[in-house]
Amino acid sequence: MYDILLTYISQRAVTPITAEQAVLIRDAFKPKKLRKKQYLLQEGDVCKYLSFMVKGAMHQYSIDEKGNEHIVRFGIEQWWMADRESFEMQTPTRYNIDAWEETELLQISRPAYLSLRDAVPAVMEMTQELDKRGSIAAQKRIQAVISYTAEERYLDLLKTHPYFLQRFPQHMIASYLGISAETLSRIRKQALSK
Amino acid sequence: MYDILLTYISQRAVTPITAEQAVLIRDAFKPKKLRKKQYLLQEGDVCKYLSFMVKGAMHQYSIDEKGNEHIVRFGIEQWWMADRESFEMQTPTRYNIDAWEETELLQISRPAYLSLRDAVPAVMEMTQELDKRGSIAAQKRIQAVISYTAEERYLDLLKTHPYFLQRFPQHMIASYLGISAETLSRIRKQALSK
DNA sequence: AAAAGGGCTTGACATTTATCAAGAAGATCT
DNA sequence: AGATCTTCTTGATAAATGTCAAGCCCTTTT
Repeated sequence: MYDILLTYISQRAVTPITAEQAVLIRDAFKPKKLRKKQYLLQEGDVCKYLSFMVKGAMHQYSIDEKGNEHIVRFGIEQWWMADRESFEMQTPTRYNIDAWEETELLQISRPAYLSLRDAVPAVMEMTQELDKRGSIAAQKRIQAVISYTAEERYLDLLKTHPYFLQRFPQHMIASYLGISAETLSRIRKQALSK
Repeated sequence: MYDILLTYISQRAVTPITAEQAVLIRDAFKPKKLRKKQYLLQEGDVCKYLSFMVKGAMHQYSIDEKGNEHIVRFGIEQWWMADRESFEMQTPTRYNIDAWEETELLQISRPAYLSLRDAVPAVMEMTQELDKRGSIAAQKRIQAVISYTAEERYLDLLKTHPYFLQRFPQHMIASYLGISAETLSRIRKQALSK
């Protein structure tokens, strides 16, 4: 299972990974399994690990005063999960992250991550690449949510991340889009007839 | 005016800037002035420069089929302006960036930026710090826009970036919040009476 | 000084979306 | 198998927000 991680890193870096470095990486990450509905992170916790998803599906969400879930992010195989802010600043998180499907992770602690980044250039490069893509994607999503109607956002999601629609229930997709489950159901019905 | 930039960088980096490096930085950035309403970047252009704002106020926005502006980002003194995606990938941008107030910039081209980052560790560190903060802020804004009502988002902006409200007209603030100018006007009236 | 334009507010009305409630189909648990 | 839970859909209604139009005030331009 470490192979997936090693391949993932090298594909996103310029500098190749040496055999010694590969060992460092293996040693730094510990495997962890989560059952359905198990928490990776709960509101109030400090996010101690950065987790690479080997298998499964998770979602990151906040809960408002009325008890409604608001989904901020989905994650599936080959995505990283963590609350960035909490992990970087070591402050309590306002989010929950839990497993929607049976999930397998490779986890690294923050101290181990910091030294690994210094020891392995490819890890540093991958991190930067991820940050870059992350902020570009976040900006697009912001633009979408302030400029487009609910229907346009749904159609865009259908185009860019169709696999989300197959792996998460509709009420989660609705929450991710910032609309109610009923509205999404009606939008889909309408979209069909076109 | 280069002092502002040098101070800005050293405050955001761990490694100090040597005298030789300061010269490299000075040489890499060229000053540029923009009058009100002048474009820094227009839809379809490739974003060639990363611009540090020494003075002034700008906004980055897209325009939809109906001709409506949707403001994605504001910038004032000590902010960086560029379309990240276009600058990194050298692809045509979907955004416009223009000066709302008289603006002074320090600009660096992409090749100069890449070599400066390698030559000056502090620049590299600052970049990473910015990316990190950028993605955290973007995530918060996404969460706000899918979870909160228009009024809550306005009150939050009032708390976190009150200076925006003083420097940009209300219809731009409304667009930034993803609501119409009329709705913002009504929200403010209501908020007063509380 | 007059004219033109931009920004803000207000009212009337239309549209979109949320909320509440109910029911059907399927999955899961015991 | 039966009970329970979840998901999805649909209808009725309410609430939030957008759109259009008009007017006022202030600034800029001529």
